[in-house]
This record gives sequence, structure tokens and C-alpha cells, in this order.
Amino acid sequence: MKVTIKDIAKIAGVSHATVSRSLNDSHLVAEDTKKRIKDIADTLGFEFNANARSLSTNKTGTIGIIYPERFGEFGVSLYYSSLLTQIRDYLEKEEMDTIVAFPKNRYSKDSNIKRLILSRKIDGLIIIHPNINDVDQKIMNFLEKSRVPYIFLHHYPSFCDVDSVDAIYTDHFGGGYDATEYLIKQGHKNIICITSHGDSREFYQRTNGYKAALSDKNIKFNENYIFRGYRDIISGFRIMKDNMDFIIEKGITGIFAQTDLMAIGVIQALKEIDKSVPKDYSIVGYDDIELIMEFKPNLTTIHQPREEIAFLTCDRLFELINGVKTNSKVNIMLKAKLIERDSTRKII
Amino acid sequence: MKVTIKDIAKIAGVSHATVSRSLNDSHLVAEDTKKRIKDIADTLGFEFNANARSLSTNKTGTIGIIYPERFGEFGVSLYYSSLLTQIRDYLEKEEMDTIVAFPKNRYSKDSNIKRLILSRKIDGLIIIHPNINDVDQKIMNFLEKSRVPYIFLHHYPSFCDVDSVDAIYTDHFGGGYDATEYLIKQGHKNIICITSHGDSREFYQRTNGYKAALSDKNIKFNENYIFRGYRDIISGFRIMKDNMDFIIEKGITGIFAQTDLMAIGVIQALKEIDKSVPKDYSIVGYDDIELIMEFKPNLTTIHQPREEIAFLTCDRLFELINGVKTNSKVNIMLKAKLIERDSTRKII
DNA sequence: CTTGTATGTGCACACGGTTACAATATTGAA
DNA sequence: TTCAATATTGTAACCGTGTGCACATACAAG
Repeated sequence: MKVTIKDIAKIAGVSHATVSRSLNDSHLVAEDTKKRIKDIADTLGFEFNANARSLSTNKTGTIGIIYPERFGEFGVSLYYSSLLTQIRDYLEKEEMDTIVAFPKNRYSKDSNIKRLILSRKIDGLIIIHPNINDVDQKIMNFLEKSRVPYIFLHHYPSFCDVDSVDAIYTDHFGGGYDATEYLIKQGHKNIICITSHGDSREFYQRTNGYKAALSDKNIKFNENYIFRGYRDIISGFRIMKDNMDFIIEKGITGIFAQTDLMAIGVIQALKEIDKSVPKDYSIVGYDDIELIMEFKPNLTTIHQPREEIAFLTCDRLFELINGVKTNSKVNIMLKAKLIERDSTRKII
Repeated sequence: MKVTIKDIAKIAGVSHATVSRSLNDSHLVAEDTKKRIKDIADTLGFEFNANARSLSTNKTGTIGIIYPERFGEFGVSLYYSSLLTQIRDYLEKEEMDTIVAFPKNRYSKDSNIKRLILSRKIDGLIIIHPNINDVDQKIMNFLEKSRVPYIFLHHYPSFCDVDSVDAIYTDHFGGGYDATEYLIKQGHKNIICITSHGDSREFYQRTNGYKAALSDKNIKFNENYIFRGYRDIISGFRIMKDNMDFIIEKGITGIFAQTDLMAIGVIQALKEIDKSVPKDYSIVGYDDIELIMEFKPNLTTIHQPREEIAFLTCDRLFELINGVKTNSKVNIMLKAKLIERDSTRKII
């Protein structure tokens, strides 16, 4: 049933080598035979056997993506989902398939990163990695030894030197700083910060940006102004509900929520007690996920340039795969950008 | 670098055939040599070359999933995202990788379904297919001819006979009926229906269920009570905003929104004009996505048993792959189930 | 008519496994 | 002790494609 180059060779009356060369557009074949062979291939509906091809070329035409396990439920982090879409889009253009895997396979003892690489199903690896401690040194050593091209997206392990690893990511410190500074410039002095539990470097840095902006504007930092949740709507909602007395008592007017989802929750909670945004509270989110445009008021937020992130990541990965000689790693931090919308207002 | 069975053979002092047999747990090898060889493989960190293996066995260990193109943005349809997660989970248990593809590759002329199958990167295909007309007859013929096992999930082409195609899906008619009947039983007589534009069979059937329930309860169906949007929050929001006068004038009290996202938008819109759910309006959604638990009030909705859908689908696909003899196709319609929460109330 | 140079094609092996079949070793019964 | 039966291992072909090298052909130059 399945047609092979040998079948074509037989029909065309040439060797399978010539067929192979023809279909790969080698200049070693005369133009007319090439044409004849291609025509035959077309009429037979020939397609290369990817496995045989991979076996002899050591190229698979598929890229592996390690996606954060906790975001396994697509939609839990709409930002990362969106990033994934961007990457997929780029890879599709290159006719690359993608296998999405999770750093830990709950059902097997062995790391499936290892399996994916060693079994040679992929040409390269994109590691989306939001946490400080997720990737251990062992895997890093393994990756280096295995010589599969890989690139970190959005973060890289803290034990790596900046110059020793390819990585594309955004400036979370700057984002946190800008969000906070913006609120301060709008006249807000009492600004709380809603961040995430856990070991995510991105939140850690955003919070540092918040602190730095306060400090630069001579506003005293108050540890009690930091609240922690799980980066989802309900967390933002709960935090506000549970701390409303405190927030009113302290005269809070500005809120920096470190995910858009939390910001949505915050706004929900405020609505329930008849407080309005931006009239009573000014709020800045983070991520600029599509979803926020579906809520009123439209959220002022920090946009992470995911198109650019995806582009740079894939671009560099292809360089690595194609063995482009570079004497240094590519380690780029992209600026996040504040998008002004309707969730803040100037106060006296 | 990469260790092969021949390397192991050399070290163990046996032929590579013996190594192959050992690592595949063949009974043809003596227990102690088998053990010895496995140990060597472990210490060397051996892993099969998937391509070589696929080439000779004709099995790839990866499953293709055709995911609706318009949901390419993961998160656009949280229901389908969640379904995808369930499937992935099942496949992971079986140590299967998954390649997610989209029915049309915007960047190449040829169908990438064809490429995926012909290039033999996958063992089987799950087609998530929400529309009536997406899959054309040509592809169907192609699928049949190529003899790659495939199964439709969530719908199957309307030109197929029930008994001629494997498919797992839910009862959208019943879901629409139950949602509407529930509202009627709560005392609502003026119930609008918010559905989707386009050719999705699921929405068509849900609407039919709505009509049937009305009819059974002797409530006259009114074409003007049907509103159409794009299954997202903003559509629900806009529809309410744009038609509020009409809705008030007609004394509407019940709303059947055919996606949870639209229901969320509806509630948002009502809040903005100080109407409350369920006090002023009772609303029933559809899908039971996780997100709705993050909003107040918690939405009464129609739950589609996605765990079961995913399980049955994968299970059957593996049957097909493993050549289990069955003399008929598996074509199962699962019941959707109404989940009572806080977005409706009984009226006089 | 040689010789040299391009150009086009085929042969044969490689890629890393699986597996039918042959070959050898071991065992147990007669 | 002998021999068949059984258990274990090796040999070689095969899966479908790519490619270095040898070879054949054509054509221009000498």
C-alpha cells in the first residue's frame, strides 16, 4: 500500500538513489529525469517515511516543548498557553511538528525529558521554565552531554551563568517597577502588591521591582502590603475579601496584581462590596492576556512581548539545530511594557 | 555518544540480536544473560532509537490529535483545552507521546493530516471535530485508504453513517433539553437562548433541545429569543448589553447560555446594570469549565463528562491500533448532566 | 582520435533496530 | 552412550532513505 522510493524507482526505470536525489532536489540529477520522477511521485501520492529518513539523516522534523507541569491544564495560565500558541505557529511555518511534554511524567519513574531526547524523536528542545528550582543540575548535565540543542524560554536555572546557556525571557523586575511607578505617578501612595506563592523567579523579581519603585519614590515599604495567592482569579478574589478591613483602614488606593487573572478577581471582589475601579481603586495587572479585554474596565497591565519571545526562541533554536557557528550563547532579556487602559485614575 | 544495542552487544560479548531480545524481554533469552544485558544498558543509559524501531516495527509510540483550528489559541475554548488535557493524561500513562496538529496548516498547501499519516509519525489519530462541515469526504476516503486507525471525538462528519465510523461524543440535544426543562421547572416561562454563530453541530443540537423542552411544556417558541455570538465572554456580554430593553420588555427571567464563557459575560453585563443573578435572572450555562468556579455566583451548568470521553476515546483507539477484532464500530453518545449550583432560583 | 572535464546515474553500505531461521549447547530419556 | 528435544545464541535479511564513491556517458579541446 505505502509507496516507497523503490516503487518509484522501478516505475521510472532508475535506481532508488536517483529517486531519492530527485525528490530532494539534488543538483546531481538531470532536470528532465527529476521532473519525471517527481511527477510519478505525485501521482502515486508518495510521502517520505519520516522514520527511515530520520534514521539516516538524524533529523526528525519535530521539536519538543517542555511545558510547566502545573500548567498542564491548558487555561490555568493563559499567558503560557498563549506563548505556546505563538511557538507552535512559528514551528508550523517551518513544517515542524511539535511534541509537548511535561517535566515529570507522573506515570513513569524516568524523566521523560531524557526519554524524548535519547529516543531521538526530536531535533531540539524548548524548555518553558518558570521556577527557580524545577530543573536540576543532573538534567542540565544530561542535556549538555546529549548534545541536543535546547533553549530556555522565560527563565533559566539560577545555577547557570548568564553566558553559559541560551535563554529568552522578559524583565520582570522592570515590569514590577514600571507598574508600581505608574501608580505612584498617578498619585497613589498606599499601594499593595498581590503576588504568587512559591518559588517562581518571575514573581520574586516583580516584587523586587515593586519594592525598588517604592524606594526610589521615597515611599516606605511595608511587608504587610504583600499578599500571596495562586495566580488565578479566585486568589485575587479571596485576598481582597479577606483583607478588606485592613485595606480600608490603611487607605489603600493602588493595587499591583502580578497576574491579570488575580486582577480580575480583585475587581470582582470590589464590585461585590460596591467599590468601583478605577473610581475607588486603581489597579495594574500583569501579562496582558486576551481574556482581560472581555472584562470591564479594561485592565491597565504589563504586556510581555510573547510574539517576540516566541520568535527569538525558535529562531535561535534553529540556529543551534543547523549548527550555525556562534562563539557565544544567546541570552536575551526583553523589556516588558506597560499598556494603559481604564483600570487606574489620577488622584490628587 | 549515543549508545546502540551494538555497543551493548560488544561489551556483553553477545550478538546485537540477543541484546535486542533481552531489552524487549523475550523469553528466548536465558534469564541471567538477560539480566546482565539489562544492567549494562542501564549503566550506559541506553534508550532505543525510536526511529530505527519504528522503521522495523511500524509502530511509533505517538498519537496524533487534530485539534480544531479555531481553538488554536489554547484557552479560547477552555472546554476543549480541558478535554485535550484529559487525553494527554491517558496517553502519558501508556508512554505515548502526542503530536497536536491543526486541520489546516496555514502555511502549506497540503493537508497536514495527510502528511502526518503518510510520513508515519503516528500510530493513530484522534480527530476533535466540532463542526458539521470541517472534514471533507476526500480526507475521509484518504483516512480509510491509509488504514491508520482513527476515531472522532465529540462529533463525526454528518455524511457518515452512525455504524460506519468510530466516534465518542455527548448528547447535546439532551443537554439543551435538560437545561431548559430545569429553568421551566423552576417556574420560568420566558427563557432566552444564547447560542453560537456558525455550523457547529453541538450548538445546533443544544438549540433543538431548548426548543423541544419548551414544546413539551407547552411554551410557545419564539425565534426572537435566540441570540447568537462567538462562544466567548465578550459575546455574552454584548448580547445582553445590546438587547437589554427587549429582555426587560418581554419579561425574560430565564437564560440558557450555551457556553459557560457566554454565561459569565451575561452575568457581567447584568451586574453592570445592577441586576443580580439569581435574584433577577436565572441562568444555566454549558460545559462546566473549571473557570466558572472562580466567579460568583457559581454557575448552574451542563457538565460534559470529559474524563469519560477521553477514556473511551483512547481506549477504543488502542483497540484499533492493536488490531483487536471487532465486527462493528464503536459509536457512543454520552449523557450530559446538569449540575445545580447558585445561578438559578425558583420563582412563583 | 585521444584525453580531460562535466554531468548524470548506480552500487553498496550505513542508520539502529527486529526477527525468521540456522546453529550450537544443554538436558533428559532410552 | 546416544539421540531427540529443548533452550539459547548467532547470522543475515529487512524496514525506507541518504550518500560517498565508482562508473558511464557526452562533449569540448588538443
